[in-house]
Amino acid sequence: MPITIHEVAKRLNLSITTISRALDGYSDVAEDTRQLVIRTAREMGYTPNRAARQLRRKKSETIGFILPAITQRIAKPFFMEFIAGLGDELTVHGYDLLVANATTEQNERDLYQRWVDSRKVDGLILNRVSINDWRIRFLGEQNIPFATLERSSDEVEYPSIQVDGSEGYLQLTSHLREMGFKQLGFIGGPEELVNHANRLAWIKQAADRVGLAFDPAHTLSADLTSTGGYLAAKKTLTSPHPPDAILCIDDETAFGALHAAHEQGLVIGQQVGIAGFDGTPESLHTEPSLTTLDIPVYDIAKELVLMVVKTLAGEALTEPHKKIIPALLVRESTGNQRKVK
Amino acid sequence: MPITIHEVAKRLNLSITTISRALDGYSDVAEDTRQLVIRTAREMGYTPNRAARQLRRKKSETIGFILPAITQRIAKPFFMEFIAGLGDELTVHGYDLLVANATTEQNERDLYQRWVDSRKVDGLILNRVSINDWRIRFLGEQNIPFATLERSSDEVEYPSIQVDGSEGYLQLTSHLREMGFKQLGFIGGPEELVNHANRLAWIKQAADRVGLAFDPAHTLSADLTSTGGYLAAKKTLTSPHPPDAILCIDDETAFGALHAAHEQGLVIGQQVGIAGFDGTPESLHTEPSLTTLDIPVYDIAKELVLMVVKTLAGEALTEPHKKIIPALLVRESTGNQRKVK
DNA sequence: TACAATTACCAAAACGTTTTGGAAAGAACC
DNA sequence: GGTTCTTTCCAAAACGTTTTGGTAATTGTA
Repeated sequence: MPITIHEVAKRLNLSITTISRALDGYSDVAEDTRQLVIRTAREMGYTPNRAARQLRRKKSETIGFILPAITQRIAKPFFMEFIAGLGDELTVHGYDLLVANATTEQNERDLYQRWVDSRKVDGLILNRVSINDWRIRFLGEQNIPFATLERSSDEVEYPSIQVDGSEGYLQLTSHLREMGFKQLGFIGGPEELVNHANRLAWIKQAADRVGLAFDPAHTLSADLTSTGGYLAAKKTLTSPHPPDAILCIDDETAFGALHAAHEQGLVIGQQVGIAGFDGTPESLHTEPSLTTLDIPVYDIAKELVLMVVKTLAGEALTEPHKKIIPALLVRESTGNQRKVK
Repeated sequence: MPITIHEVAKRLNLSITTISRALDGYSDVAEDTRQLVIRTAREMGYTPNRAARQLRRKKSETIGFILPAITQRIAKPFFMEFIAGLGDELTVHGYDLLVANATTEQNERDLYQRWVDSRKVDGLILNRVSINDWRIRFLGEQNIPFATLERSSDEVEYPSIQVDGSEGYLQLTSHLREMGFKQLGFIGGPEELVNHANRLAWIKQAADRVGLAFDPAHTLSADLTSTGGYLAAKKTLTSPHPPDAILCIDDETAFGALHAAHEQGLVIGQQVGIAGFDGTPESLHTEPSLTTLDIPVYDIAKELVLMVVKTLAGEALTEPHKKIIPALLVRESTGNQRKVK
């Protein structure tokens, strides 16, 4: 049986009120008493019962994150870094992280509903935002704080972090042109994703500015997995007039694209260029190493937590809509530093 | 403000007792009343307050999982599958998943202590078990249910799943011998890990049985990351008498090893063989594709959850110590189906 | 010395459930 | 008609905190 506040009170012949207030740092308890209380509580191994505290304070000190519904089993390095960032930052602030894995959209809705209604979480973090995202509208109505990576176009006010890759793709496409690539292709994800729309738009814009061809027919939708990337790349590479530079919505997709290119017997970096997005640690160890636009996933997650925690504390956010500029990492998959095989 | 049980009671002119018992399926409420209660509760959007329920029931309906302390930022596909499995199965049983990310061992201890003391979780799931694991001794003392992937040698009774790779490594080594490889090497993880000790022992045993050389000097400790695998493989491949077949403790490590072998200009699958462990989806898309021992990570996670949930429900486990036999996936990295470049 | 202000403490209420120990009303039995 | 079961309901206690609204004792002020 865990120690309760009552037992600490009895031991010291004080009231539970005093114990509680001493530990919470109220000014109406003598400094000596406070020290005594703190010491004894620690000695006795007292830890406040979370349920009781939550019930009384009407706070759960917990932030929720729901892994988006996916058809296939995911295994994304991205998410691990993301979760690590969330967890670390939350721990700093004394919050816990509740995670669920949505299987279907219905299931996902239920989860959100349940967490919000039962007050299991004080706030939420979202990613994989869609252009029109019911989650954002739903949470907006419930007025429960949340922060997102990427913004939907719903008319709801909430803090978010947005990646601005327009400059990055400009750099990438000029690099590709210098390397002699002519025809761009894009392997995206589900089209309703903000990430898909944004990256596609940036690439179009960059292709225009730099003077590379980008045939709309060379835009494919995959599913953000390496297998999805593999299938899409295979399809596009075996088409009549394939692109010679394939930009992927993320590294995971690019891993599959590399596979497909190898399979076609192409010399990657020379006959075909391939690039990813995210800058995951794995992208350094592929064969050949993957050119990618690097974003600080871990730090983004921490920042999102900070946004929610501050909102919960009633603080105003100095910068509720942060921008992140990805850094271009030029590696071998687009022709940099020819291998010395 | 969320709806409480009181409001449902008032609406129906019943006592809160009856509402509570109706919803919980007790037999001392008339069937008609129960239906009415259930319907009205749903209509009004009533969801029980978790904190209140937990306080009264002394159960949190939450299972905890702490990402092991790591020095580097992890990005392991393994963990995502694992977490997905945990989450899915927990949802089925009405439990939630609390996740934390330990940064240091001290921090990890604090987390366990806090969760247990404050009754934040009813049970826990552990992996990356060490040969002597303080977490297992600690949780054993607290008698809070938990289940683990791999067993420590601590004298504590708890349900677990163990991978038995002896047969798998026998198959793998005979395959390697057939392919003409002579000298085995092993890139493991931290030596205190059960996984490291087991896999090393299996490989030794298999090498003996099959008649392949395995020089103890060819055993290295990496850190279960691709970069760690890269560095270790580079070291061993540039040593005076390098092994020509490198078995890695997991796929992630093997990714790095592939990189190192490419860098040395070796033809993988011919001049050097490389194998992983886990069978992650990514292992199919490396260049060349990775031979690996496949374990059903997702299902293992689900089974672990089941073990804990059943224990919490007071059910006896029919099989508290399950064994998993990995399946050998022979791919190109050990010479199967030469590439048609 | 009397009065006000400050300091240090506490009893009781509240948070929203579940559970305990009945109790009233009707049915069943003799 | 009186007893004993059943059935269906409920009032009150309990879970372990935090918070509210005090009170007594001490200090300061006139």
